[in-house]
Amino acid sequence: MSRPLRADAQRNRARVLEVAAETFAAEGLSVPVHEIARRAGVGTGTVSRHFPTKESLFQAILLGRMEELVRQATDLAEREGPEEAFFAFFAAMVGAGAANKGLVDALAGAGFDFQAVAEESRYDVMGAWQALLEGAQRAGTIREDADIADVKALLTGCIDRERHAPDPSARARMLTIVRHGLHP
Amino acid sequence: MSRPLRADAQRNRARVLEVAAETFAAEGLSVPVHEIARRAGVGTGTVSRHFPTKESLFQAILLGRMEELVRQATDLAEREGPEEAFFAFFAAMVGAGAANKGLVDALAGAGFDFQAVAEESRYDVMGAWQALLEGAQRAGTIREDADIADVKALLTGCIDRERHAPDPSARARMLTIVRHGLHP
DNA sequence: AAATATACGGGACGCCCATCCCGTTTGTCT
DNA sequence: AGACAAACGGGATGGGCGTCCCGTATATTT
Repeated sequence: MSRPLRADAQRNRARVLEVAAETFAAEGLSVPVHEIARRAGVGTGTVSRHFPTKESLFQAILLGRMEELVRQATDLAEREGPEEAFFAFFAAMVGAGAANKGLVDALAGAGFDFQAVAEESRYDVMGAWQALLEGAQRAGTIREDADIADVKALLTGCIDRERHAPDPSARARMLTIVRHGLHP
Repeated sequence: MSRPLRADAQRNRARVLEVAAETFAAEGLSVPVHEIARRAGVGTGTVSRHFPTKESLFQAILLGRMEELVRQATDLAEREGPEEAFFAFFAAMVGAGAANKGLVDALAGAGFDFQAVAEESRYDVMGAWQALLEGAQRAGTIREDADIADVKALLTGCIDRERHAPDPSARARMLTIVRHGLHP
């Protein structure tokens, strides 16, 4: 509606977004906004003008990741069989979670309502999950009564495993356990 | 070493402990200490004299629960077969977690170091877990390569499931999934 | 090059919380 | 009953954080 952002404003916005994504991923959502500003080399006012609240900053970051995730999920659904697609996406989410503390905080509800962001986004992450799950269920590789919340809980567990007790072999083992557990 | 607490001091200490346990269980660790004091009908100074820091208050609460948990675990190990003992204790922990938000906060690392409390306590919760797990593994009902951290991660998942998406049938289903997943 | 809107920086404000302190009250012991 | 120590209450203190504001600087437009 209004005219485009001034060139320096665009640069700063992008830089803040990038630094914030890295920082939240590495250290979680508890990092102060002042610190984000400092690391990005801008004033706190600049951050809060582009993103009025800390939550809006985090939402903007998530939105960028959503597209990628949904694309990955639909790609998998087309290319692989229903079983592999589901578990490949599950594994990808575990990897993303292990590398992204901010995402874990959000999933754990420690601060922000991930669910709400996911729902009001134009990228339907939950829908993509649902499709993968239902595909695998129709193919008979996942028990009929399991639902998305069950899957999310198992995902939370896998990510928790990696965060609290790092162990090179843990991820594969947990994925195996989950796979067996979900089998009909 | 020093003389016993004065009668009113004993009463207040017990009352604070009781109110804090209820409150943390219902609302999590983020409840302010002032609020605990208010609900217990004492001044904030009284709380902080008995428990110099918020963490020490929570530790004192946990210590009371430890004994009960360890007793339950060893009882199960003696009375039931190895398989039932392990999964019964697992189910009991899920129930405890679902009813106790403070415990979940602690497990999630959101605030306090549960691990440290558990270790320096004279009640060896982790040891009890370990014994149940190893018993079930020797009996051939749980895969050999699973370790305590894996179990804790699955537990976290189950508790998360109940907290974020209440559903009467969810607990039994999640327990089934876990049981299948851990089977050799 | 001058004029104007736009954006910047970072300090100020307000809120919340754990912890500490001290004047007052209350239990305990003689 | 009286005196002393022990405990109480709750306000004060200090620190952290998100958000807002405004004087200054800079990009854009004419």
